[in-house]
Amino acid sequence: MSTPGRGLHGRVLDTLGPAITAGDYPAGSVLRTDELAQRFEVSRSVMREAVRVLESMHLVESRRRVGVTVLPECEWNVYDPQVIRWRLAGSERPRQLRSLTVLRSAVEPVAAGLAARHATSEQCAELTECALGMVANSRGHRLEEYLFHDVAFHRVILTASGNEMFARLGGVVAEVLAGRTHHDVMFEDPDPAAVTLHVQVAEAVRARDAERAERLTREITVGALQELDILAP
Amino acid sequence: MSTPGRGLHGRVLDTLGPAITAGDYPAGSVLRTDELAQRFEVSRSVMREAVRVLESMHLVESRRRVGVTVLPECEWNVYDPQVIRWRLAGSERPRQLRSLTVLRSAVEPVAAGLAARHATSEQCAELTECALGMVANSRGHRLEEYLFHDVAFHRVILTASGNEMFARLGGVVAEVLAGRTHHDVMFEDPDPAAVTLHVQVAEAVRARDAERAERLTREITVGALQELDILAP
DNA sequence: TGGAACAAAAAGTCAGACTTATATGTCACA
DNA sequence: TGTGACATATAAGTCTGACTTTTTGTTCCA
Repeated sequence: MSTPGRGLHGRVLDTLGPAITAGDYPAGSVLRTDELAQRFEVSRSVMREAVRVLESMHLVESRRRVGVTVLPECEWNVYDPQVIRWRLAGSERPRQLRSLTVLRSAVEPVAAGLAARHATSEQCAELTECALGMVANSRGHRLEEYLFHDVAFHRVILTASGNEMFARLGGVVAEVLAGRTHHDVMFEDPDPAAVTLHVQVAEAVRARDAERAERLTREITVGALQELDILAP
Repeated sequence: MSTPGRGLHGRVLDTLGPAITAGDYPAGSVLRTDELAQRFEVSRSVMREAVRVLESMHLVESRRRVGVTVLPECEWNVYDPQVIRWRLAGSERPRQLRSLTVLRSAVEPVAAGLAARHATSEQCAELTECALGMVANSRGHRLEEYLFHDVAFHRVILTASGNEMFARLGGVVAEVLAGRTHHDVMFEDPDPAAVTLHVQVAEAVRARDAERAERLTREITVGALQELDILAP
């Protein structure tokens, strides 16, 4: 996953980033560059670079004569893949997973509808291939193989939508699906109904039936919401 | 908007960021830190901080012995508010506006549905207030006043959804709406039908009718798509 | 009480020397 | 002629120390 050691400042971020997003330093906490540099045993220049990165993520704000202030959660760039990863690694993981799943439920159906209009024939082929891979691994506790094809399927949908904002959420969806398989629910084989839905979505996209692709994908995401007990009463 | 001069490295970013996102340096272009430092007349340390920020946005990649390489567009953190602002300011503005409007069309209806379930009574009040403000300024070329209430309306919806990922898109929606008012379409008074829809959404949220709030908001976003000629044939 | 001058604190900036990784070219050897 | 080991140059990476600038809080005088 990404590059875990791109220089000294990266190492600092690997511990400071998760610490901040985990809430170890409540909003308003003030850190001092020199003190941090000592604590991490790096030079001030390296520490300053790390602070700049945190600042660009709106996790902290650096002001003269004051120090490096931790910003409230509502200011954070929660779409930054790095921030998402840090939060998924911390104690806020369940909450993060929920909010991302809700985002999925909004985006993916629309993306599927667009994919039905814009997908190339190669993408249609990839899609059916992924769906078949899911079917093939849906029994016998082959969770890893199933996950692989599931992630690929949703990535293709998002990419084929032709919208860059959607396409960029591929990584997010991958994290959510992986999280579901590895930590939370899904102790046994995946729901056969969900597998069937994926196959049908692939068919709908191939048939250029946007309305149907959207509706079927909405059923998939509703299932994902229900797994996390996020549902309308 | 934001802070346009938070240190020397910020000044550098103000010109280098837009230049890169505008495509002035095609993907694969190699820049050298020292050369950039000379060009911008800053010290290497300042230049390095700027590069670190660009790197955290995945606009560039810095490698030893090679230099600072510009990454392809598909790698960029297109959800970073700063990147969005830079792209909206450049020649790619129309395309960016389109992709953001499509994103809106996916997110806002779902957000409205959630808002109908989770909005506090204060938020309901704010919502109707905004809707009334829109009505009051929908005639007589009071575009700025109308925009102000329009932006506020959508911000409340996104916040009231209770989902932080949705809430964080408030700024994006503000940019899109402002862009529409100031540059592209909307030379005359806003569409009366759209105004009515906003009032009805406010009513639906207040009445806790999630399904209706979602459907009405979908109508609003469909209108936004049509304005940009993004529509299903 | 209010305001202006002052002092201290912390980030910001710069310059220079040194280290490290690595792409690339060179040369010997098969 | 091709291949692998080795040398070299290059550009980023790191560290240090001195200096500047901004901002805050205090103090002192009107």
